[in-house]
Amino acid sequence: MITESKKILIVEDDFNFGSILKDYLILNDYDVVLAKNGIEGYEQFINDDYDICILDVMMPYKDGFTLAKEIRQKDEEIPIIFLTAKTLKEDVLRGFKIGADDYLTKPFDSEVLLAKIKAILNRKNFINIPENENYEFFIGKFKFNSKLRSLKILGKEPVRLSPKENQLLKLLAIHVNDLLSREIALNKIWRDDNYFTSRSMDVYIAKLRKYLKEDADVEILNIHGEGFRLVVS
Amino acid sequence: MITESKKILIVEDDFNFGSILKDYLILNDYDVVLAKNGIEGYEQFINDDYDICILDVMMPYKDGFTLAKEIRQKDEEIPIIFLTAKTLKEDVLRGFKIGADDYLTKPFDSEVLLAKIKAILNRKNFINIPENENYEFFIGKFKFNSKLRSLKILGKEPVRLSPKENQLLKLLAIHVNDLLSREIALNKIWRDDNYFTSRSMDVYIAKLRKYLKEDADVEILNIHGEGFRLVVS
DNA sequence: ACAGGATATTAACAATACCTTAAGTTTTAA
DNA sequence: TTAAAACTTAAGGTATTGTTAATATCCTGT
Repeated sequence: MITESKKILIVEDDFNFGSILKDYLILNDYDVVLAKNGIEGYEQFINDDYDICILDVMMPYKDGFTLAKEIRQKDEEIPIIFLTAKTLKEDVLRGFKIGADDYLTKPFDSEVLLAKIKAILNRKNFINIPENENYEFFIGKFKFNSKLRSLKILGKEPVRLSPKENQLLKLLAIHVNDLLSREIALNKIWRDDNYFTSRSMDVYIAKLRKYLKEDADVEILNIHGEGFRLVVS
Repeated sequence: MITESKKILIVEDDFNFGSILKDYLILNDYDVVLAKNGIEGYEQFINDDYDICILDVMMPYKDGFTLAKEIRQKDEEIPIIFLTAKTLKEDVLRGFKIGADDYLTKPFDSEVLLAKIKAILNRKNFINIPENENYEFFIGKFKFNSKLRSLKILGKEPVRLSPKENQLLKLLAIHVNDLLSREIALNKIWRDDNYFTSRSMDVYIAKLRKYLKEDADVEILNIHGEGFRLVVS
């Protein structure tokens, strides 16, 4: 599956329960991180990009509500589900007030939780804030659209780029006329920097050069031992 | 009054319960319509613009699930909350599959319901995609009417599209010349994103391509690992 | 309630796209 | 001059997509 799995942050002090839940969600193709208390949970949240948070309410040091408030300060849209043994109405209401998306009382059925997670993430998809990221680049005579993975030169059929070609060209385009260090590119695209990924990158540079030959003013220069440079003259 | 109050449709066959709920929600500044069965509920839904639906599951003539499905056909985004005495896991899951936003088992606390309604409507506010009320699309030589599910090319008999074909073509049409991501399409149309729904989508793409062959300027391109693109040249 | 048609899903296999690895060649810098 | 780095081409494997057909499910009219 190419679509990256959604990232879930679980904050739960009961380690047994937490890891069972974690395993169950991993089994269902989510990318899960388990934090064992509010402090750790907050740190995790700050250090990574999550799609949804599942918070236990009753935890030592920092309870789930407090944590949720802090999380909300950083991100006012991220879905939050509270898990709790409490069934007190006040707690439920308090949870919603903070901006919970849902509320489950223990013990709960794991399939139901899964369904809720799906429902919530699904809703987020509907929203789908149109990624306002830059994805159009003009490189010499080329028009490069990284969202559509197409590289077009006026009057000709666009070249359809593979994902890797696309990522690499995008990085180069972002750094036009400037150095794109090998190390950075490898870590961004291949998430690893070793002999083989480096060879692989060379292969992709070659492919891109072939495409870019159409415009003599555009070329990818190598800076020995450093990286590459997309130059437009 | 600047902000109009939100309109809620309740469908509940137990009249006593229904009117108490209605009064309670009216007291909380909602604009509420109570229908006493699925048939009436559907008619109400068609005849007016609602922000959210609260459906009882067990009703004579037409149960809540069936009603929900019909409502979903008309509006794939409107939030639906199921109310039920049943606590069966299967029912809960079935509800979510249809696209429930929440699920409450009777007896439930009215304040909790209120909080949920607020949470759900709130979420919608964030979002508020400029929903495309458009149902007429001109795609190359075709005229596609998604309301009538018909795809017509001048001088020929229109093709009648099945619901799924229609939904898929509509999504493609909304994103003409742009990427329609597999994930988003699957979640919108199939409400699930897995291997099988994905294969199903491919089958439908094939069907649409067959229809669209009539105009050589129209085609559905695949963007490997990302999704599809309806292009008109 | 039932039959038959329309829709939808699943299965199976073919075709294609993609990525990595290998291996030989060329270029670069000390 | 020589070792490291970069370049090129191509083979092999895997995952995704295309397509058709077989089932299954849903729906409608009787």
